[in-house]
Amino acid sequence: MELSERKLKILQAIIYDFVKTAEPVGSRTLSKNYDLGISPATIRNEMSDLEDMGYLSHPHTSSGRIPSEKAYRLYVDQMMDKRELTDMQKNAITARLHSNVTEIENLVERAAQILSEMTNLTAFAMTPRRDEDVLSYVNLLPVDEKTVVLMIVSQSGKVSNTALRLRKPVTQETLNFLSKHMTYNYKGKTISEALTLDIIETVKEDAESMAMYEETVVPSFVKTLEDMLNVNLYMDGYTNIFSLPEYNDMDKARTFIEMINRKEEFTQKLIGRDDGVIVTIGNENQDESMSDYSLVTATYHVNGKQVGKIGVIGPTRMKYSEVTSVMEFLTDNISQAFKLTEGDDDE
Amino acid sequence: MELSERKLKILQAIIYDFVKTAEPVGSRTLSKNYDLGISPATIRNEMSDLEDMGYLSHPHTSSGRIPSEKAYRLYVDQMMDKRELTDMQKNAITARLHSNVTEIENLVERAAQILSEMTNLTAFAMTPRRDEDVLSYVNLLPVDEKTVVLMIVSQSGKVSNTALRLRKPVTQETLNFLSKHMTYNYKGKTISEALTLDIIETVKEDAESMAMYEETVVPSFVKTLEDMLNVNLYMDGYTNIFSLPEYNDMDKARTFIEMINRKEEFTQKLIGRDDGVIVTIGNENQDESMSDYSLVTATYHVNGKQVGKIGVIGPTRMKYSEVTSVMEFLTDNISQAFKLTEGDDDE
DNA sequence: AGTTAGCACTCGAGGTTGCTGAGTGCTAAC
DNA sequence: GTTAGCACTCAGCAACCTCGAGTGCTAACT
Repeated sequence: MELSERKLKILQAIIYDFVKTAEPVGSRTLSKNYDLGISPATIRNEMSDLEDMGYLSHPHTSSGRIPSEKAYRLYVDQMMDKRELTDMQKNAITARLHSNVTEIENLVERAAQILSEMTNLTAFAMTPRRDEDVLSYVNLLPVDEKTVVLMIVSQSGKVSNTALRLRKPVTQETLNFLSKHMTYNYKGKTISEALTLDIIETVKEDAESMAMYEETVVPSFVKTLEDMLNVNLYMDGYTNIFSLPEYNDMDKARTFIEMINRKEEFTQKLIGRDDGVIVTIGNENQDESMSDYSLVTATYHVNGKQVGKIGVIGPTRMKYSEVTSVMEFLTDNISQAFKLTEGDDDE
Repeated sequence: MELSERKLKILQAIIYDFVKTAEPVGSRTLSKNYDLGISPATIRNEMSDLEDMGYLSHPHTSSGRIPSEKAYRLYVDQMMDKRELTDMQKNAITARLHSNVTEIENLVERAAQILSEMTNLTAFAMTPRRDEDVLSYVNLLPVDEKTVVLMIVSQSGKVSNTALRLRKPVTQETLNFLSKHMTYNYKGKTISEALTLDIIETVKEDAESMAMYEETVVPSFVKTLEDMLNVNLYMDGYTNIFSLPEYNDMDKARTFIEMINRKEEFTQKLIGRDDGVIVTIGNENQDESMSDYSLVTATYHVNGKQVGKIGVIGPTRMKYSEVTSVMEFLTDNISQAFKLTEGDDDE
């Protein structure tokens, strides 16, 4: 069977109505509230077809229809009109995003806030990943006789460090020697590259006979590098989901809160997603635990390389059109901001 | 009226039963399940007295009694028996607290986990405050021509830093000069002291004629110091409250989740509390939004000076005796661990 | 042939009713 | 002072009813 123009129109109306009301949509209401020009009976026939084709389903015999995931997919891919935000909305977003924001972290946090408020969903924003950030500097600094600080600085200005306690006192010369050699070995490498190198071997060489430092310096070096890769995940609107009728049940709400609070896990899920604005609906999500939700993510860029993500999570019944528009505008805006932030020494 | 021995016994039984069941307790059940040696009628008379005295209340005419906040307070102050944990419990806690834990942050996070699991409540743990930590070191390090890193190291090994972008290139000599002077001025001072000093004046002097660095170095210095004071708040068992009958209502659950997610606010509340094991019940909490909950906090110590807090939040109907016992043991254990961690270079 | 009106049927939501069980307070007897 | 007895209260639950919004099917209409 083909999807006639009329079937598409009906489907669109059903999706629109269901997204708005969360109630199964019947033929009567449809013909009353939408200007389709056909009678309820005809609509019923068409709906029956649409159900056979997998676009609609029936909670129980005598209730209206609800859109299936397949219907949402069709909607997102083909039917959805990308609505431009109004200038007022745009200005409001830009203003809020930048007011009183001095640091990257703040900006990202703010993005999550704005996103959650504008969509009434649970929103999140990830700080950029630094895989591709380039090391510029490794340094060992004395604190006291037996304490040194290992410090790694990247080109983008990220600094990460670890304090080490040593068994024996160490001289300034030794530290200088180690610092220079480590810098020589790692400068210009990306963090990811540095981690794949055989660090133990390299450091061993650097340290030459100073085997006693291996056990302290090497693990700390790895740990410090890994620390530079850590991303922060900001979330906002945790409880927005509580106002939605589909989560009016304690168990569901609980499961949701528990899921989004396993932040490392959640971050991994996000990192695995493709770039650009990506919508995954219900069972399209790899993860079983997410099969009741839709996830929309988008990427922003820092210097064209480091990539961060923002997104929302909510019921499959969500205003995809609005959500994707807001997110697109927001990521453009953040990327823009990061160009300024990171490049303000170029002027 | 006086609280006779018998009234106390009855009150205790009511508290015990209500904490267990969350149901108002009637005279019949009381005489059936507790070995009080008196008839329901007598119990009724006594309960009536206890109600007059403010220890009990009546949801409606024909229901049983529930303990008032005053009753819980009496219980916590005078009636509660401090129960020692069993050796098995103790060992389990100690093992979990230390297994695979390499860092302070991890240990604190773990403490929140254990606490929430053992009490079935929402638990939190704060990393220690570093007000009293002593500065040992201020350093400015070149990254590239116009970028330097400001680094502050404390005696306890905490390192905090900020990357600065400068308008003009700076020489190594200038940086050395500034580093030395700042270290000279701040070494040995606690972070709080350092913040109360007139930093601008001091740095000005250090920098002498180099006024151009003032605008960059000074704010960053303050920011970096403040950064060292930041505490982290770990939470666990967010949703434990969902299983309790008193929060079987969406609105209440939502309010709760929202409250504990305002982390900065919540951290401030915690910091304001006295040392030791502190119980505040319902309206005893300053904060209006907490008047439905009881908050139990306890302090652990690092080197006898830096202080961190752990705690739980839950309904006023909670097993105070169990909770305080677990928390006492846990804080002792953490303090112990921090002695080892911070002092492991002394051996 | 496609569209529509009509009809019998289904089902969830919401309101009413009545019963039960656990409670209370009071009074009078022990 | 303690207790048994009694009349009364009230939340919770199940049974029942009605109502409204649906559906699918058939037969008539254009």
